[in-house]
Amino acid sequence: MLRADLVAALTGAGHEVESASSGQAGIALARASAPDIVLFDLQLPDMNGLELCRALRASGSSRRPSLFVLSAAREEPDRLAAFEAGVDDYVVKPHSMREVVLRVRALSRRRSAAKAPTVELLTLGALRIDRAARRVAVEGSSVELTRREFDLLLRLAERADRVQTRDALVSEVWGELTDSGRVVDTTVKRLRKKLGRMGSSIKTVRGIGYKLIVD
Amino acid sequence: MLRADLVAALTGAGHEVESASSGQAGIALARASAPDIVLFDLQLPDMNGLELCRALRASGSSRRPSLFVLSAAREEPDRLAAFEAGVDDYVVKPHSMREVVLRVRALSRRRSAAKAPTVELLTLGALRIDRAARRVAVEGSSVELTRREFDLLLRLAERADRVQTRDALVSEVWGELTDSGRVVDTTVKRLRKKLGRMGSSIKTVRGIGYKLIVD
DNA sequence: CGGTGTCGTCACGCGTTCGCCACGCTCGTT
DNA sequence: AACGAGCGTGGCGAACGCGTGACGACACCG
Repeated sequence: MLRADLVAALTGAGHEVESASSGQAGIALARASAPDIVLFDLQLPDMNGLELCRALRASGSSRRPSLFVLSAAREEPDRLAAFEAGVDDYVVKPHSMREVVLRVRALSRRRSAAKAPTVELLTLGALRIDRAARRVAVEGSSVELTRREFDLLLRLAERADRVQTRDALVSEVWGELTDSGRVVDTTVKRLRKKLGRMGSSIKTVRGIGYKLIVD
Repeated sequence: MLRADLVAALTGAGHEVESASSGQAGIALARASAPDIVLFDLQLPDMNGLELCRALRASGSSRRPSLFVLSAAREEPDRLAAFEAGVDDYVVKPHSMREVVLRVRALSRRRSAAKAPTVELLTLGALRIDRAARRVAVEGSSVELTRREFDLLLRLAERADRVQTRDALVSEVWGELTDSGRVVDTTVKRLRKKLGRMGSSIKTVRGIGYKLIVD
């Protein structure tokens, strides 16, 4: 499957497409265009696909593109590593053009669906979170949070009432690059203390993780 | 594809078009007309297209035109260099007239969308910013700012109270063509000093970036 | 060709943050 | 009731992130 064919097929399906022939060029293009979706092969002329994942995830965390990987590799380890690197979808060769187009469309829909309900201001009882200003207030009085504390609280608040495993929290807040020891616990501790009366709203789910309840 | 054809097609699509037959003439024309978009070939009779990019970007940074490049070059390095030089869109020959017209329309839309909420005079507490005159005043007395300082302050002021990541600021003020080292920090430092009492309104958000607060 | 101003980079130093550890308590299971 | 795994907590040191001053490259102007 040639790149040109893919471009043609996706353009034909109504997508706006740009393409590059190497990893470096792709990164530069992604930086310039801020695309919704980046589609690429695991084997690139100049770099590993997973490196590309990390590079794309790193840049401009606010509007991170969805990552879509094509690969000839049948080995599952690669597949696993890809998802751990933040890949959103994954197709193993030989793949039909039709399948790729359909999946891209699905990803695209998912993105616009996920974008809509993104609110600037999150309110949960006495807790108010302004994600743009990165400010948090409990019962009106503002609370100073550090980066990790804020990100963690945001994760919990976004999925309030649902349990978040430690691993999930680590990968979302820390970005997979910690030894996943007991960092989460410590951060939760500090968070609880700073949140004062609201601190007890962060519930421990023994053996699993944490959740934020909205009394 | 001849220049005359392009002019005809773009005019037909409702755009106001002027054209020149060399790089130097183009620069002069752009200076005189302050166009929204400049479209040109990478190979010009008298100069390199990238030089033209730089020349166009340099002149009148307040209303910088969007740059749209046509090129016969298939080598990706050129494409990369083009984006680094601040090109907004890029089409490789052979290009269909239709595609060029569509892209110009997209660029045009993007521009007017970005322009719509533009106010001439921004006032935030004791801070007054005149974007057209590129002049800033604190408590009535005017402050001399350099290009970078002004652009940075403008970015912060436009999204006052919202945290701007360093990456976002770099890409908007510097246009991605810096090593994104600690330029932002240094510029903020100089800005704070010049802003005097208002300097402390630029808050550091540790691990993220900066925001301008409006007391 | 020297003078001036802007801007990017670097190195240094300080304060904050954060990850880790160890100890002791709590909860769930048998 | 007893035991062990899981978790809260306090404290500590290292690393990080940022402010700052200085320097040099570069463009512009006289």
